[in-house]
Amino acid sequence: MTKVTQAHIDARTEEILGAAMKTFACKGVVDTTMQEIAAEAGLSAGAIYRYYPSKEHLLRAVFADCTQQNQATFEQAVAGTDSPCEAIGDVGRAAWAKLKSEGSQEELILSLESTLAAVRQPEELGAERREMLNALIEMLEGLIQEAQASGEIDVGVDGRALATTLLACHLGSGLLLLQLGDSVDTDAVFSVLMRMLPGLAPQAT
Amino acid sequence: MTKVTQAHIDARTEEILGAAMKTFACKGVVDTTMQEIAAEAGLSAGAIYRYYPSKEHLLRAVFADCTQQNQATFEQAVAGTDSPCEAIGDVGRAAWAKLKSEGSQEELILSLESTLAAVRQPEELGAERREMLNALIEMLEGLIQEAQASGEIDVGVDGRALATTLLACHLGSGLLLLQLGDSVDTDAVFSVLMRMLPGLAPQAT
Amino acid sequence: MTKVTQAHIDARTEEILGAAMKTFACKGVVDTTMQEIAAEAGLSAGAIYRYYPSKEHLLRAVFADCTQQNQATFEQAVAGTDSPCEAIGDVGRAAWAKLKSEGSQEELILSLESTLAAVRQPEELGAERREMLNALIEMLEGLIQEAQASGEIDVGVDGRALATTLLACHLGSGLLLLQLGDSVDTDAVFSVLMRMLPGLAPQAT
Amino acid sequence: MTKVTQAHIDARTEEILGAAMKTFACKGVVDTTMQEIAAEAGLSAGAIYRYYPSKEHLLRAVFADCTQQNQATFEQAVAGTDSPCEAIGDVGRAAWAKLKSEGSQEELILSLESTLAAVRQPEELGAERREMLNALIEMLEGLIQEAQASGEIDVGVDGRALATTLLACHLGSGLLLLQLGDSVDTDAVFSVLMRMLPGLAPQAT
DNA sequence: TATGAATGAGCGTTCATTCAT
DNA sequence: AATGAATGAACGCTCATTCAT
Repeated sequence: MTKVTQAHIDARTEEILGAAMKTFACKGVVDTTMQEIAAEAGLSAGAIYRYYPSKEHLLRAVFADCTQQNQATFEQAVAGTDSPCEAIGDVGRAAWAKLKSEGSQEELILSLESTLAAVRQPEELGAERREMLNALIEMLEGLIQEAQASGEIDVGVDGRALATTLLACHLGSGLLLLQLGDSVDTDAVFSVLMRMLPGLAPQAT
Repeated sequence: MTKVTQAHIDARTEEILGAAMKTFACKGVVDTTMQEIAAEAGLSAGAIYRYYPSKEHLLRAVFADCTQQNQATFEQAVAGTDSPCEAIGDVGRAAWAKLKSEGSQEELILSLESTLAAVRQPEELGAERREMLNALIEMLEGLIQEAQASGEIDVGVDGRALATTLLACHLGSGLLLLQLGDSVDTDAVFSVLMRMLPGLAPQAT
Repeated sequence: MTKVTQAHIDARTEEILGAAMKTFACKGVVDTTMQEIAAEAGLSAGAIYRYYPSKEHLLRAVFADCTQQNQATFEQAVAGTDSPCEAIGDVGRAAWAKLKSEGSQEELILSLESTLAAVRQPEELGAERREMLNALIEMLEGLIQEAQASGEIDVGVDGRALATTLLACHLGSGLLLLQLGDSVDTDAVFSVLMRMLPGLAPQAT
Repeated sequence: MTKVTQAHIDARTEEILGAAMKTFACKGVVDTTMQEIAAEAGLSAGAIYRYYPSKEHLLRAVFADCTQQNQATFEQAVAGTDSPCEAIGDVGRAAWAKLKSEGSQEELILSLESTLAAVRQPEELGAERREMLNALIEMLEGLIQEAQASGEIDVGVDGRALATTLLACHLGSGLLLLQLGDSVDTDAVFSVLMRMLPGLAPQAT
């Protein structure tokens, strides 16, 4: 009956989400007006409300999308068949590569906005982020435990702490990249990290 | 003749700055009204304008203060007389200890707000932060070069990259602490880092 | 050739009117959206505009319908062959019975909305209501004059005033019913009124 | 300390209330903007919010004021020392006189708006109106019972019903006055009512 | 110097109305 | 004839900033 298919509606929804991500990242969440998002999406102000009931909902959708992408970045490289340490390297390589991909700055900014929002609404927004971060840490911890089992990493090393360290390093790299731009060599950071890892092998003290 | 001495003016200025920091961190910069800052400082709304010409100026003062404190955190531990590697450890210990000190969450939040603001106004606000971050990296790089000179770290290691790595790790630890709270063990992260450092000694491959 | 006969158009028009009456009464005129009326009528928002050029026009149609029903309530009982006083009683009985019939609350509410609208646009909307009210008063006045002619009511009584009193009492009863619900006994009010009427007979002082 | 005394604040509060009453009555509650109320009160739009937290609160204050005045109209005449029937007459005279006093139309309109609002929010707004109406009915019922005790009204008459009748008559008179203006003679209505009352004396059947 | 009442621009949101399909 | 997505003007409300006191 309807001329407008669900696919078209989904496309618009996605279009608005993209416009919101772009504008939120560029001007900041609070300094972005619905008018601006609408304009970016090629719509009038009121039209957005057909797809998202409020700015708040739109913001959550943006954050959720961010969280998903974040998680996907790390998890896409897990399925390798390499040695545990190489698996860790693969995951890291993918994660660090993502830092320099297109749209990365936007994503980093939204990630920071999301973090701030999460700190202020720990129950609602914070839970989602905590879950994501814990999932990442546990994934890395799993890889590390495999490496310990296969003798590549000393069992005396605190697996969770090492996982946290790697994640922190990645987050911090993003933070520096955001502020210092290309003058910071994130690839070199990753190299240093990879060079340090063997130092945790059993024979080393 | 004037009853109000410069000292009093300075005290008020500082008081307002503190109130602003507290409120900005707690409620977010944009969700904080001048009324709230004034109330926190024990003043009326209009009085702030005698000390800061606008909310924007007050915000910049807060950010500047943040930047200074950030820098101080790292630099206060440099004056040791230890071996270069222990000097790096000292700086790190001080920096990581700061993460768990009182008021740290507040400072971390403001640091994030500041970062976001800096990204959006790279010329005006960003320069200051870039300077600070570069100074930190260079300070660490200096310590690392000393360590390389004294044979504690292999000269094949990219000093700047290692410095960046350590800073990234610290920034990331703060980010995780902010979101995951005490469930993340930042001390363990520091331990792991310290344990990895010897792996970069010349005899290591 | 046209499939849609005038009958169908009229049916839709009536259907929309009914939906509007129901929704206006339930949610209030201004809080009712065209979408809601359309939904109640089983149509889409835009379709209404084929039958009514604007919400305002639809509202006027609703008010006009209300006015007509109001008038019908009183006039349907006039055709009796009783004594004049009994005729007055018949009209009153019918009017008071209407107060407790189904849909009465809805009608009362619309009557109030209509009254308010009429007061604010005396020329356009008010005229119709004034006509209706005056017609009711004159109808009652006619019955009263008959009663005076037949000696059932003292000729010293101001017929128009008595007619106005009876109408006021009915309107007021509706108002009370609307606000106090079943806790107000409108039948008893009518009984009292009927009991008072004989006091106006010639032999009374 | 403050230059602006509480008296001035109260005056402004009252001024805004008056402006709201006037504008609400004239244009209708929903068609009145805060801008208009502010302009009527000689203020800017935002200033109102210092005195009333929202349009809704301001509306409630207006309704509450209406309710109070309504009640006051009836209760001010009770303290007489006349015979019970004359007391009823005194109350009625005062109530009917109020109908033709200055500002009465405004008050009548707001009363209708209040009624509509009460019907839509029976819990919150309705309760207040129900209380007021019941209080009026009970007050009248008390006078009637006195009249029955003193033999002025037949004990067979349902006091509550008579009280309700008198109130309904008054409400209806207001409704008619609002719609028909001076062409309706409310004083004559009161006269008729007073003439009918003796018909309820014990000797009459 | 300090106050806090007032301003007024700007935002999120709603909804009567239009029109391509 | 009917749909429902889109428009765009308007509203309630907030808050940085000003200024008479």
